[in-house]
Amino acid sequence: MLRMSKMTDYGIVLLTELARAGSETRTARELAAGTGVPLPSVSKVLKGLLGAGLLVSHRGASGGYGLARPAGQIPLTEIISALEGPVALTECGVQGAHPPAGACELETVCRVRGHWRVINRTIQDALGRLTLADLCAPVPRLVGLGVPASNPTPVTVGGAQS
Amino acid sequence: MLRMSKMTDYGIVLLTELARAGSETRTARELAAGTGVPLPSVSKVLKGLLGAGLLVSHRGASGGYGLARPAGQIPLTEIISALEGPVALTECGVQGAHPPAGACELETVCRVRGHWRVINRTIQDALGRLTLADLCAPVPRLVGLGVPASNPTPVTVGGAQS
DNA sequence: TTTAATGCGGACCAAGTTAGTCCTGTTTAA
DNA sequence: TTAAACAGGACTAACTTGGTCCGCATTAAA
Repeated sequence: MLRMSKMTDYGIVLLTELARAGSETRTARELAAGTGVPLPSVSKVLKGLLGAGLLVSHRGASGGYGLARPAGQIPLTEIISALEGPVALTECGVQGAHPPAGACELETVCRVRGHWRVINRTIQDALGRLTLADLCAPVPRLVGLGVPASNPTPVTVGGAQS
Repeated sequence: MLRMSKMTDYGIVLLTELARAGSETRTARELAAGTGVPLPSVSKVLKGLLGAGLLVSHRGASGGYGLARPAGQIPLTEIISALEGPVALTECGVQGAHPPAGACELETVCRVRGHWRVINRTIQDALGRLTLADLCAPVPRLVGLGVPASNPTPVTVGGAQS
């Protein structure tokens, strides 16, 4: 399951909550209460988002957090990058931050690497088209959603469900 | 880093190796030698691919593994599903295999879930367009690849590199 | 018929990562 | 001055992952 960490998941929930607050700020406590995410985790996630420049914070009494930019200008890729590192499926696909040397001991025989670049790029494009504002909008009526826990449209091609 | 597990990575490398063998079979030992993946891991991965119906095996002396279908008929999503479970970024996005009940304790307040379906779908489409045959083809000349370990085209939007 | 090569199916373990907690500053409005 | 809030760590428990190993079943070839 191409896993995204729980923290990133939290981050997105928290950001949508903040986006809904408009230009007001929200305290970590309020966000925790409003979303159900445990407070210490909220702090941790907000810390990360702050460091990435997605949030602004006001310290002291009656402080809080707010979006650094309008929600429409925060692409999903940036959120994920902030909390999870660069968007890529494999080490090979990460630019720059390549493992020192020989870290991928398959390098000499791996003929697949070039393709990963393309694949990662594709995913980034897909995620980059969405912004935080899109995630705050009401759920679009698409592909027969609405039946949450049953078995609506089998999307996976087949194979094992681990 | 939207991580894909190492096993899946191995699986893809092994499958490309098998695809290159055409209709011949290869033993686990040969594949390990040919790819540099440690033998026990090769066995493990092949086991998974076999269970998913991507491979056929012949037991006994001079046995081995072969592709169950031509490489062009094996979509990348199916490979990933086989080794990693359904392709989805969050639990919410997985159809059917939903966590029993209340496993996502944010459910009542999470207004984001519907969107994940769309996002997951997007990624699946992107990955599903590629088949094993594509991965075996020579690396396409795109976006200035070729400089592997330096800093070619910065693809990530920005933010932290964890 | 025997033998050896090979896949099959587990159990098992060590290491790394993750999620979560806690504590001690620092800042600032009231 | 005080209390509310953020800042930035260290720390821990639990889980996942990658990797190893073993005994059994199957089958081609000697």
